[in-house]
Amino acid sequence: MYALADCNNFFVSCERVFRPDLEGRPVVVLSGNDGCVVSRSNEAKALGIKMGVPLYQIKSLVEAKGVVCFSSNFSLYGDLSDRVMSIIRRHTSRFEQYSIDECFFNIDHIPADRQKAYCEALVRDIRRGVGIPISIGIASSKTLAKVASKYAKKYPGYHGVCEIRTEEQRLKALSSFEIGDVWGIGRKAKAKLTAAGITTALQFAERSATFARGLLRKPGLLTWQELRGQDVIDITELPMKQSITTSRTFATAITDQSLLEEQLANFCAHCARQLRTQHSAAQQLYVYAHTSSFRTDIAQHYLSELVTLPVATSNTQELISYALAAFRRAYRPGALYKKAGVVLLKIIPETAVVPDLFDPTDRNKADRLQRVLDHIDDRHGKRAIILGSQMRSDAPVYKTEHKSPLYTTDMRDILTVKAK
DNA sequence: TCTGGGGTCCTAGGACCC
DNA sequence: TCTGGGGTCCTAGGACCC
Repeated sequence: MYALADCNNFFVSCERVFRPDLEGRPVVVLSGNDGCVVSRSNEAKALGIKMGVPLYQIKSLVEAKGVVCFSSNFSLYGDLSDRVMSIIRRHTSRFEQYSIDECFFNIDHIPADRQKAYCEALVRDIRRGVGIPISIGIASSKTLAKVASKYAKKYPGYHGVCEIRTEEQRLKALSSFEIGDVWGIGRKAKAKLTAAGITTALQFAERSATFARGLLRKPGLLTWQELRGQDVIDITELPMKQSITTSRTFATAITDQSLLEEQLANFCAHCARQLRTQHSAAQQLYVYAHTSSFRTDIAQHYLSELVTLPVATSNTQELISYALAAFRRAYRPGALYKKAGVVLLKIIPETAVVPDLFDPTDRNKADRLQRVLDHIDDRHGKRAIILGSQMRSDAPVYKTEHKSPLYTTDMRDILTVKAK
């Protein structure tokens, strides 16, 4: 049996951990530049605020109902996520963190008749220990566990845990579950299924394998099997990331080359740090910048360069120099760049890096310097020491009017114990 | 005026091989 | 008129997830 633990309204719940006075009030967390709503409390959902809606479109509602808005604070959410995950990890031998607020874990070491009570205790422990409310779904496949978790979240009577164990439970759960809400069924698949007269998960599960495969290919067949209770999507533990991205939309478009280069340098540094954390190196680097796709009054411009590195690397200085050289080849003076980003690709373990016989750089020396810089960062916080290219002007380019204080900076010592 | 960020997997089709 | 067959690898783009 699988369990899926899902944090309720995660980003909002994180903000509430440090602001208990906001319990019972409508609260939302916003995307970058305070653009869109990305997390909503139940009270905000009840007001009809939709996921992903731009803030400016609901401004009057926010003011009228006293909705509390937060800019996103990802270092806070990351820290609280780590605490929730580390507690769950202690209760299982097989564990997969699926996203910042969700994880799958195997519970076969618990007797079947005690699994529900076991998970209920876990829900209470995490609520008490971390302050985050979670819901758990239990079933024989990951897709059914996701279905169960939605029921657990929806009906308070379940006390946070719902299981799909018997055939009756499965049929009942799927018969009133909308097909578009099934894990793996997106917009396109839903449209195809609706056209075929299918609106519930049960109707889909009761069609033939040939039908599922014919309409939705391999991913659709897997979902179909999982809805019938077959376990075909296995838990994948700690996979190494195959690509690492850092990108941002700017509050106002940037035309200045130097300012854009400063942003790209910071994106590179952020990606490279993640690369080193997982002990890997990138063989390719992709840089892009473009105008706002929402502007119909200006000509669209999309700049992009793919660089294949002579030797795979995770060195910040080196990645920045390749990224900026690529950017300079494609930069168009005068263009209104609204968004830019850096992607690292073809990622390999650092032990698999193949040296170049004619390599002019002293990689040993560069690595030693990098380790010292990382060490200073770890001890003294982010941006304690950075490269010149990362701070030419340090002009503000993002908008975060509603950011909560950096609670976890003060909590650094407590949190570091858990992290290492 | 204002519209997020970071991932994975699958498939079709082209290039290339014998 | 008529022009093989089978395989692998790579890439771009689509669909999906949170």
